[in-house]
Amino acid sequence: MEGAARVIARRGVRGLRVAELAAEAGVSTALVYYHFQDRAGVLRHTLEFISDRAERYTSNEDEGEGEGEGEDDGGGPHDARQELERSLLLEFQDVPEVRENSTAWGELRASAVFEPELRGDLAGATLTWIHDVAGLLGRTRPTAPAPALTASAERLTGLLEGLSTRWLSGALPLNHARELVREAISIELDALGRII
Amino acid sequence: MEGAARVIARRGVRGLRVAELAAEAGVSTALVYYHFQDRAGVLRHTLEFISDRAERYTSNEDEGEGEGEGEDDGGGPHDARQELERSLLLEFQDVPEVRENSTAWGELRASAVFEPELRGDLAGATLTWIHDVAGLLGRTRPTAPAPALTASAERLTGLLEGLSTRWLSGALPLNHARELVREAISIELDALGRII
DNA sequence: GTCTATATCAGGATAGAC
DNA sequence: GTCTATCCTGATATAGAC
Repeated sequence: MEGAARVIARRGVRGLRVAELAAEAGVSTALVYYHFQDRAGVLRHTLEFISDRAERYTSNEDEGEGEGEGEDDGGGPHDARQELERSLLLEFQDVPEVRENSTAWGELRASAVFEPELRGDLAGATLTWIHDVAGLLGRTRPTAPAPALTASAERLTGLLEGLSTRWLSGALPLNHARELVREAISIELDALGRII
Repeated sequence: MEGAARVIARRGVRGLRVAELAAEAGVSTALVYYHFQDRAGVLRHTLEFISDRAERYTSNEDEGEGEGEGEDDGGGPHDARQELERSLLLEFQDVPEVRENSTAWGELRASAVFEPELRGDLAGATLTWIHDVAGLLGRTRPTAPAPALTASAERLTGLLEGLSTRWLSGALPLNHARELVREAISIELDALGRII
């Protein structure tokens, strides 16, 4: 699965060759078919693997890293905002694992336009993501109504997907992308603050 | 070219088969090669065709449709805002030509992640688009500094690309997408208004 | 479970007639 | 300019031994 994720990041979902994947994993193509039945099976499992991994690292991993500014779990609005930024900017790092996941995620999304079978997993993972982001937004703006939080989260995550593809296609430098995301967060929080 | 656009909308850039395109156009595959040299040539021309078409309909077509609220060319802030909305929401219509263009554009973007040759055209068209949107934003917020307008335009167009893919992949209903875009425009305009 | 062939086929590209 | 026929590569998938 890890090898498959690497190949997808390198060649895309539609550029994945069973032979290349087999080589990456250091096994024969026959073995790949033995385990996954066919190419589509490989894809199904890999994409599931990728959404799982994305969910895992989008959530928090390391909490006590020396930011040290408060103590209470759950954090105040200030911590929440930092975590929100951290969480969203996590997608924009030039680190192999992140790049891999972003690429694969973008591929998954793009492929789903033409292959309805892929849509199920994707929809689920997207909803979870939106829900998480809405939760973080809610922690900085406790009085904002839930629908507004969700809408904000949909816009922020949607923006992230758009900018991510631009970044990966070389149309947008990483730092500029990060800057745009930071501003977007500010703007959304301002807007949420002015509701009511 | 129109046939090619249809095929790309149906199968994706990477799903385009020369034979299918030929059938769509009612000619032989050999003729396709006669005119375009190879598959990549087909793609180049089609994508150029698509960006041209997108530019054409993203700009204004029908100006005097009965909105009638002012007379001066260039329009006041109010007209500009309407035009901004119209222009951005144009991407979200369930009309074959639009769907075709959005699909092809998304494909182009996604393919460029793996095929650097595609990046040139894409970058140019993107810059034009951002520039146009920044111009419209500037007409509603004449005092906003240019860099802020550009950043807003980058976020709005980036959001559009993200939401568009979600829409086309069945993850986001059309009306909801439109609503999110409308809100995003409001929020960006508010933010621009509060600068200085 | 894993490998080395190998069958099979799809799809890009060309030859050569008209 | 346009077609029919065909070549040929590269990729999926399977057979059968170990």
